[in-house]
Amino acid sequence: MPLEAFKVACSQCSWHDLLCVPAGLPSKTVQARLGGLVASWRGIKPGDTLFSSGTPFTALYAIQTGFFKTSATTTNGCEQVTGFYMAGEVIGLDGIASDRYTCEAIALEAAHVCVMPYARISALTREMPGLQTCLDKIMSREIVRQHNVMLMLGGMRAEERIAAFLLDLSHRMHVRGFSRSDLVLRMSRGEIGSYLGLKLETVSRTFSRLAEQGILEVKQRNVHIRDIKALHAMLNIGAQMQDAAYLHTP
Amino acid sequence: MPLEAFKVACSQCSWHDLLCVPAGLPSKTVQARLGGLVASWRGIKPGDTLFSSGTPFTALYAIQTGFFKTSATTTNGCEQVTGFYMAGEVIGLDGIASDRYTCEAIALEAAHVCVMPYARISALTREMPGLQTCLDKIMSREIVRQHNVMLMLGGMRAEERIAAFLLDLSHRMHVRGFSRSDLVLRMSRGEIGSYLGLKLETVSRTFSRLAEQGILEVKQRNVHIRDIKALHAMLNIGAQMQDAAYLHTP
DNA sequence: CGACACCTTGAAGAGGTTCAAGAAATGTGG
DNA sequence: CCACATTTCTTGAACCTCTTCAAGGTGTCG
Repeated sequence: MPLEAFKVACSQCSWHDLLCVPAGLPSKTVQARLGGLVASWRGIKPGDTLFSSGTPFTALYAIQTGFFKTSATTTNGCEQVTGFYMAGEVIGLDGIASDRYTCEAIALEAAHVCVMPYARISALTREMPGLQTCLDKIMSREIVRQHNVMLMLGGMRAEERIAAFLLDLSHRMHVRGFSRSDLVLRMSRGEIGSYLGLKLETVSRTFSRLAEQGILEVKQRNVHIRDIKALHAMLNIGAQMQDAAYLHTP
Repeated sequence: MPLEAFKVACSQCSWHDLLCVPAGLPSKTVQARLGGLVASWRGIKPGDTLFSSGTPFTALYAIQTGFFKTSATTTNGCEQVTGFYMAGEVIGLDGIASDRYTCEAIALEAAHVCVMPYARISALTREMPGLQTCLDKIMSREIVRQHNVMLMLGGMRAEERIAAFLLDLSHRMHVRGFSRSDLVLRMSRGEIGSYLGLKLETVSRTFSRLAEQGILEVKQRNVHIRDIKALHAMLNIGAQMQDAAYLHTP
């Protein structure tokens, strides 16, 4: 599909009001101005890098189609996937802090993104105060998402992490109008493992075990959730009485 | 000390230009207006809650003095410390997303905070565009910080986590004019463990081992770093050749 | 078809957890 | 100010989950 097909003004974008640029912007004439936000569009091939760590920060990217992973690297060279992002989500927020991106964004499938130069966002914000709140919310949402990742990495067992991961993916697909139970994973077992703080073998084994239990059907990257309630249950039961065990052990 | 003593205009605050409200705001007359940011001041006793999860979001808080932890709670009641915050840092950013705080902030020692209602920030932003960038940077910095936590939780061994934790603390104290090698921990072993994804026993054992090796001197919550280079080395060596092991194992 | 990347599965091993007990600091009330 | 209760920290030993190492299977693309 030609890039031209993806040159859509924000006010007419299917993600408008839903995710990328939430509602709450007053008049239609003001909304029309949103067009100024996007300087250009870019098509990215699977495996290609949208931006990488250390590169000067210039723009935020709104994903129109496709799927990305972002990953950070420790001083010793260990890579950690910090997030998976799909259509309607915004990436590059980490770059604002120091005028350089601090992580790397790689397309896991063919993608199209809106390029929103930060300078333009700032300028538009002056005319449209509502846009400010909008950006604030996008960043705050990212902070809350990362809190949830910390909850996973901090205290959950492998099974619980996988359950939380699948439920999150399922939910986000559902919001976008896709099946909540039929998932096509865009990432490898290794990438899932990196994100969840597990080794790829553990991810594979856990999938297999959940399949044996009849909760999932797993065929390579196609995952069918047969018992979504069981997945939810895995997160609600279990550590019920651990509570804040580190505060006062009764 | 009376609360009155902490009623300092932003333009004269010792954290101004350093952390809380970075430089880059043009004229002095504009800077004077910053006073409008802070609606009031609050004193918090150790152990008291500044805001808690689910409470309607109204304001961001800039810490003038004292020390806080923030923690999130899973559906099953597991608590996870998501951060430790000291003077000059801003907390409450998670509340913007959904107009409710999603985590809990508890003072670990007597504290004073500036209450900055979000409505005031928004209003001031219209007059002072530079303030916008300032808030963006604060939020972006928090996102980057959390990336680093994910790096710890995702792949590091207990010793490495403790080293990274101590070095971070040491650095932040040093920036504030304190010793880089003499730390007084404001939090319990359990709280450190929760933050690092370890049990309190493991934290204690790791401290003991580092003390045996002559890298630290640990006396309860007083930690003296004897060999800061060794701590740095623990993060740089070790997993050197793991690289992105999950991508292509050679 | 063959090469390559990806996924699965097994068995042995390590690191951290759990359970348990005791020591050191802190706080409270007489 | 001291004795007692409480909280916090330390340390040991058994256990368990996940990792590591290794091999074989599956899918995909030139």
